[in-house]
Amino acid sequence: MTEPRTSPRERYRSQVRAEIKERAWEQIATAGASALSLNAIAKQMGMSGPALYRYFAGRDDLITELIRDAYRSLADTVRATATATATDSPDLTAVGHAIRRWALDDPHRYLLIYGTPIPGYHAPDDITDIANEIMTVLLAACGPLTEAEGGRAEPPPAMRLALSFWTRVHGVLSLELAGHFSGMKFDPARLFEAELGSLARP
Amino acid sequence: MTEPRTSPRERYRSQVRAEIKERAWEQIATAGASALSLNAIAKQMGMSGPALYRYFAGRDDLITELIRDAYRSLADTVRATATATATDSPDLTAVGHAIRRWALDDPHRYLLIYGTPIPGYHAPDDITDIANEIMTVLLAACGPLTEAEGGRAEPPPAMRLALSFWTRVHGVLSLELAGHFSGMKFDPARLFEAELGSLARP
DNA sequence: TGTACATCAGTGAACGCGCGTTCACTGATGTAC
DNA sequence: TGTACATCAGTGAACGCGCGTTCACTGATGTAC
Repeated sequence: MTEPRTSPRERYRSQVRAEIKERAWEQIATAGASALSLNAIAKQMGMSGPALYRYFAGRDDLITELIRDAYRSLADTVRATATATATDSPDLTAVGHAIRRWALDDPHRYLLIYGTPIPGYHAPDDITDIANEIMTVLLAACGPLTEAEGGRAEPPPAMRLALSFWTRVHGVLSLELAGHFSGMKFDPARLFEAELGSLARP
Repeated sequence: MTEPRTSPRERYRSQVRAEIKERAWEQIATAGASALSLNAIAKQMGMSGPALYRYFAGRDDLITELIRDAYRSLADTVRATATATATDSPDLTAVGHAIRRWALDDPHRYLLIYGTPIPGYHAPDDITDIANEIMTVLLAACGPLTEAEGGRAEPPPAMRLALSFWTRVHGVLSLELAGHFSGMKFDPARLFEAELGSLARP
C-alpha cells in the first residue's frame, strides 16, 4: 500500500547522478569535453574519485549519458514545437527559433552533439535513433514525402527543404556559438531570421 | 657571393619543424586537437621529448602555428579563386567550391579553425587578422559596400550576401565533415550546390 | 520494539600511465683565423 | 689545410602532476522476522 514507487535510496541515487552530470557540464564548458575528468568532478563534489563508479561505469559511460540527454532534450523541443504549431502543417520558422533558443540556452550542449566529433568515440545505437528521430520530425514538418517512383536520383522536395533548413540553422548557430561573429558588427538573430526566411516553401 | 640564402642548418631546422607539424596533424586526425602531445610526436619521430623545445616554445606554440597555417592556407585559396575568376566580379560559386575542396582535402584542418573552439585558447592578433582578411575578400566578392549613410540599422546587401554565403557553406560542410550525413542516402555535393545556387545574387 | 542480517555508498591505498617542462650534459656541425 | 672556438641539435634524468580504474575495507541505511 504505502510501498513507495521510488525508495529513498533510489531518490538519493538519482540526485547524486544528476549532480555528477551538472558538474560534468560545467567542466565541459570550462575545459572542453575531452578534458572531462571523473576525479575532478569527484573532488568538486567533496568525494573521492572511486565513489563515482557507483553511479557510472566509467568516463565513457558518463559522456555517453550526457550526449544522450542532449539529443533527447533537443528531440523533445523540436517535436513539441512541431506539433504545437501544426494548424495544418507545422511552422518551420517556429521550429528554427526553438532550436536556436535551445542552443543559446546552453551552447556546449549543442556543440557536444553537433560540433567537432570526439575522435574515437562512437555513439551507441539508441543515440543514433534519437538523432534520426529529430530528422524524421523535421522531414514531416517539410511536407509529404511523395514517394511516387522508387530509385530516382532526385531527392523529394520535402527532403531538400529539410536539409536546407537543417544546414542553414546549423550554419548560423555553430558559427555564432563558436564566437566567429564576435567583433563583426551585426546581429546574429537577424541573420538567422533572414536565412530561415529565404527557405523555399513547400 | 656564394653566401647561401639559407644555410644547411636553417634548411634542416625548417625540415624538422615541418615534420613535427605533419605528425601533429596526424595526431589531431587520430585523437583530436586537445590530445595533441609533444612527447608522443617526439616518440613517433624517434627523438626524445625535450628535443622538440628546440623548435617550438611549447605545446601551445605548436597549436598556434598549426592554426595560423590553416588560416593562411584557406585565405590563399579564397583569394586566389576570387581573383582568378573575377572577369568583372568574382564568381561566388567558384569560391564556394574551392572552399569545399580545401575542407574535404583535410577535414581536421577545417575543423581546427571552424569547429568547436579549444576552451581557454585565444588566438593571437595576427591570426585574427588572417581570419578577417578572408571575410574581407568574401565581402569584396559580394559586391560594393555602398557605404552611403553611416549608422544605419540595416546591413548593406553585400554584407548580407557574404554572411549567407559563409553560413551556408559552413552549414553543409561542417555537418558533412562531422559525419552527420552518413547513413542518409543523398549526395552532400548536390546539397552544397543547391545551397550555393539559392543565394540571392547581387 | 528490538534484533540479525543484507545492501550499498563512500574511503583510501595502490596500479601504471603519460603529460609538459627544466636542466645540465654530450657530441656533432659550422665559423674564423 | 689545419687548428681553436662557438654554435646548437639532441639526450637522459628528474620535477610534479593528474588521469582512469581496481580493490579490500568501513560504516551507515534499509529489510525481515
